[in-house]
Amino acid sequence: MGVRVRFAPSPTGELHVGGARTALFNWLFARKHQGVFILRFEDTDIERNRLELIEPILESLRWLGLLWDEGPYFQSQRLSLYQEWAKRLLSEGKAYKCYCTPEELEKKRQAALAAKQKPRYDGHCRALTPSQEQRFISEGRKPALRLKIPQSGTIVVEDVIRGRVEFDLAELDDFIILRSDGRPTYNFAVVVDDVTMGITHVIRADEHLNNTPKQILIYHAFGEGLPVFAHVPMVLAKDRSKLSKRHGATAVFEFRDRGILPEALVNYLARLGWSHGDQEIFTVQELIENFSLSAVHPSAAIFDEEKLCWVNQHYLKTSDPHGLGELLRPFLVKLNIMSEAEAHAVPSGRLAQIVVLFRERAKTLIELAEPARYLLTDTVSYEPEAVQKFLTPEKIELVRGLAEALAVVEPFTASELERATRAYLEQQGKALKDMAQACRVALTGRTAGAGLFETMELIGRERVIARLRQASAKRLEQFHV
RNA sequence: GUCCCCAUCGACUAGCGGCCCAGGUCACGGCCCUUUCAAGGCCGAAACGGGGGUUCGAAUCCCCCUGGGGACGCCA
Repeated sequence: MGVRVRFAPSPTGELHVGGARTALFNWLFARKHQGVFILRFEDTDIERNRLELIEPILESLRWLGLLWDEGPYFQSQRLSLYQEWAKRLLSEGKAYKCYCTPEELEKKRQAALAAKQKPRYDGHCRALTPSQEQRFISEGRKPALRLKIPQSGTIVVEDVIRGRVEFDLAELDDFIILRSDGRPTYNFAVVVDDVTMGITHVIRADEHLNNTPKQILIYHAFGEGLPVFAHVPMVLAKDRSKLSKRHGATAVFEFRDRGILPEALVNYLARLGWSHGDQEIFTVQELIENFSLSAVHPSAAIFDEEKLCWVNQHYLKTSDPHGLGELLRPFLVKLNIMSEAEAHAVPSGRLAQIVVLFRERAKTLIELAEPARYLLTDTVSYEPEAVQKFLTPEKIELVRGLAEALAVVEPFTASELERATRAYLEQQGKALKDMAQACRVALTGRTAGAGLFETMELIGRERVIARLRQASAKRLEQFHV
């Protein structure tokens, strides 16, 4: 039988990087084995589910390129299926009705916790007499369904990543599979789905390892064979705790909005907890070819944004400039550099030039788009310290002289500009380094940037001449000297 | 409290008994290149948590401790 795997998020929040990595591992495994990648929403918790989160999760997966072959399925639409399967267990005597109320159970749990005991259902309703049951019914109690589990023995989980893990049945109890309102509980719905969907490999986060013996018990009750289990380690924040909002960016969308490329996030996430020798950079194709569950490192990994940025810059430096240029447009708007119409109107060749010029200095698309402000518009913000330090009266004279020298350069290209500038400087008895920074500050307002002449070419003759001529005015403006 | 998982530089990891006085990558420091900032090149600092075993030999196998994480719901 072919490989069938699933990614099963619950729509209670945005897709975060931990979930994305679980999805990625499933997807890679499916692609590698020509299998089927199924998407399923585990949305049986009516209180916490939010329908409006479904589309963003789908969009996050699409953005990452993790397209599903089947689904999305919704557990909320399969309720009758779970009920049927639960009734089957009831009629076979493998499950029983429990009339205990949530309040009664909560009381017992608190008592157990207070006594430093493991909370465990006491089997109160396991063998109710007809009259006892009749009394509960007449009290108006609605029963939940519990699985009747063996009283002793061990359950063995064979995990591809962790090896053999044993659980003592004394640690488990007769857990609820169907709530009193007819909705299935997590563990039950998962197994019914995994069985009916023909899932062959369950690849999910580590935190579910403890659920696995319960689920195995359900497989046993159904008389179904087990899938292969693989529990992937968690992704932790810098402080080694579970990744959460207070740790800054955790959602896939946040990284997209920060200008991280999907291929970079995929590459980084794949290398988090998995490796293939010393290789750091992988194309998706290489990932598919080399991925294997047994090579997944068993320990939790810390999410390191700096390394993500390094990977991102790698893709910035190696991807097609025209393609990257197009990705810049929305950022031009978001960064208030220009209006949407203006951003749309920028020739794609100009954007590609910016990419080529700045990709080695930018970690993200935001950093790549930022220089467009002084490159493509008249908005130049002058850093006071830069003006103070480099636009001295002497330098301003040099720069203004350069303006006149460059006014006639034809064509207005980096190489011609450099030739003309060097000629001008030679005539003035100066070296390039005597004026370069003053010139850069006059043109861009800052001290750091791309090559001076390439920058001039991109800014264009008119603006270059104007900014060089205005150099002294800038100093006056800021320091009132 | 009980159960489960994990443990190599600050981080991601290589290592699956001798090739390791531990290799690569990010970050960090220095030098070179240079009109700035980067990028790039070269160099450097930096780890097998502790204790017992097993073995001729242990980062690698076993046990204990410690530390970190997770689970124990009519949440998922």
